This record gives sequence, structure tokens and C-alpha cells, in this order.
Amino acid sequence: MRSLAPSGPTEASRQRPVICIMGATATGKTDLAVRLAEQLPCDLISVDSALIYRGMDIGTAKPDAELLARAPHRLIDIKDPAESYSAAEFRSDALQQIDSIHDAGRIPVLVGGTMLYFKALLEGLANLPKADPQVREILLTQAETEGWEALHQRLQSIDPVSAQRIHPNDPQRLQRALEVYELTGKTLTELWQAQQDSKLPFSPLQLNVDVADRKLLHHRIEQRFEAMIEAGFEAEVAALYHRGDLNPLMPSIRCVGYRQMWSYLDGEVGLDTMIERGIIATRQLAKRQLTWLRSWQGAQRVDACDPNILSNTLKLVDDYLI
RNA sequence: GCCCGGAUAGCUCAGUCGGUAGAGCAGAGGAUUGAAAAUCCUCGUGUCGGCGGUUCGAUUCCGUCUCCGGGCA
Repeated sequence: MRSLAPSGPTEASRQRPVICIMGATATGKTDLAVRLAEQLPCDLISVDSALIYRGMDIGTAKPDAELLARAPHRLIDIKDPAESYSAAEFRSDALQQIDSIHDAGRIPVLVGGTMLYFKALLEGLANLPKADPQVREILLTQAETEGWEALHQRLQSIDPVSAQRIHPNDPQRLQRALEVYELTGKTLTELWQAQQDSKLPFSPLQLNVDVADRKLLHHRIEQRFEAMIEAGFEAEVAALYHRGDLNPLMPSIRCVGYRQMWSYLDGEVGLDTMIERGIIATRQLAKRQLTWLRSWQGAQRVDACDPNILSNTLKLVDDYLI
């Protein structure tokens, strides 16, 4: 496994370089990564919570067979849509891939838009128990009978620090905080405090692929969604729909576009409404990704609209590798 | 041509028994520790269609015009 002695950042970069290409949806980061892979001895690792799913290709804008042949991506198609994944699993998988790429004497390039995964990888996670479906089920039932407000009050008495941080209307985080206590007898706050330094032991080059003009990004999103419809997105989701074992509460079906297409297939909304809502959901996703990126310290901006984006990027990589 | 409805925030609409107005959606900003393409928080001044009239005061009542629905010819 990783046996790298900690050394200075520059030394570490030279020995074990890592490149991160982050960006909102529809900025062209995949294209950049593939072109980069054709110029440098590097291998790509996808950082994307939707690309992990097999059979979800069109709606996730997954690189097609031709692109994947030019530049294979790791951590794509590793899960069935009935399964779930997590930031912690990603972190562990990605570290393993990084090591194996380094061992082959090549440069790992992490590319994607799931910012929590980037954060988990770069900054580490506390040592927490993984999700437990039974405990979640129980908490959900309690929420249905007592209301989330009651669960928030319970958290208030167990772990006031977390209760203050987590809004009573945020069921997902409320459930998680109670789940952690249920499973370990310790509060989320205690376990966070016990977190050892688990930062990535390398000093990565972080690039932020950015479309500066929001209007232009919105336009790209709209065009791309319509292209997905043209490319047979409905049939793709219909195939998932007719499997019979999937439902709209699963992380896979909650993905942007899939959720809206699902409700169209359910007959809840018409075609035009479905398309409009899919585009809206994509814009909102992009906005959240941009919020992450804005708060990100240490990432260098790369202009997605600059025709010289590849050579601009290569320049930054050269500076980093020296 | 006549009769009835509408015309208010980017969109769909509510409302003001006359004291210049507010929801949802969209949009913007923010949070983000095993579901994260998820989940959540904050943010609403707009000639209340135009012009007249009544009134201390009209988006609200009255008249008229314009436009959009629907009906009757």
C-alpha cells in the first residue's frame, strides 16, 4: 500500500504527482482530461457519483466508447443502479487507484464534478461507521410518526453541537447524526474531534475548469440536455424503469435527468415539463458545484472557453512537475 | 359586431371591503464528513395594461381604449 514517507510538497510532487481536474457540469472537463491523457503519461480516475452506474450513460454524459478507448477512465461502471456508493468508498477506491498508477510510473489525473468526493480524498474523513439500512429504516419510521422536529430535539439532547449545525428541516443529515450515535454510542461531534490527519499524502495540482459566463453555461446545459433526448435518453431510462427493482428513492434514480425522466415514465408530467425540469435541475446542480469551487482554496482556474485550453493546461502541468 | 372572463415580480397566480402588494416556481448567494447529480438555509419595489373620472388618497370603484381567452352572431 502507500508507504511514502512524508516529504516536502515539491519533492512529493516530483515523485508522486497527482492532477485534479474539477469543474461544474457541462464545462468540458472530460474532453480536456482525454486530450491531456493523449499528451502525457497519465491515467484517468473519474470523480463522479453518477458515472459509477452501469447502464446510465446518456443522461450522465458518460464518455462514450470511442473516448474511453482513447483514454480509459477508472471508477466508471463499478456499480449497479440498485446499489449505493459513498464518499468514503470513493476515497478508498481512489487512493488504491492512485497507488497503482504511481506504481506503474504514470500520473493519476482525477477528473469530475462530485466535489464532496474531491474533498474526502484531499482532506480526509473522520473514522465513522458506514450507513446501516436497518437503523435508517427505524429512524425513518420514527420520523414518520413523531416528526423530524422530535428527532432534532433528541439530537439536541444527545449532541447539541451537531444539533445546532444541522437544520431541523434537513432529514438526511439529521438521520445520519442519529445513526452514528445509534451505531457507536458516540456522537458525531466526538468522532469528528478524534479525526486524525488524513490529508492526501501528495501535493496535487488542482485545476478548476470554469465557464466564466453563467448565461453561456446555462445555454450549454440546455443544448446538452436536448441532445441527450435526441440520443435516446428516454429508452435508456425506460430500460431501468422496466427492470422492476429500482425506485426513485435510490441514489441512482435521484440523479439529475433520471429523476425527471422517471416521473415522465410514471405519467406524472408531460414531455415538455420533463425536459424543462431536467434542464432546471442541471442548472441547479451546476450552481451548487460552483459554490464548492468558489470556496476552494488552492485550485487554479482554467478558462473553459479559451481555444488554447490544452496548451494552457499543459503549461500549468509543466510548472507543477518541475 | 355583441356578451362574459382575464391583464399584478422573469413565469403561474393570490390579494387589497379604497391607505401603493405576496405565494409557488425560476433565478442569485450560502452550507456541505459513508445517499452528495443528494439534502438543506437565506434573498421578493413590481409604471398592480394605457388614459380619464370620483376621492384627501385609486392597483382596488366608475368610464373608456388596447391586448389575450371563451361564448353568441
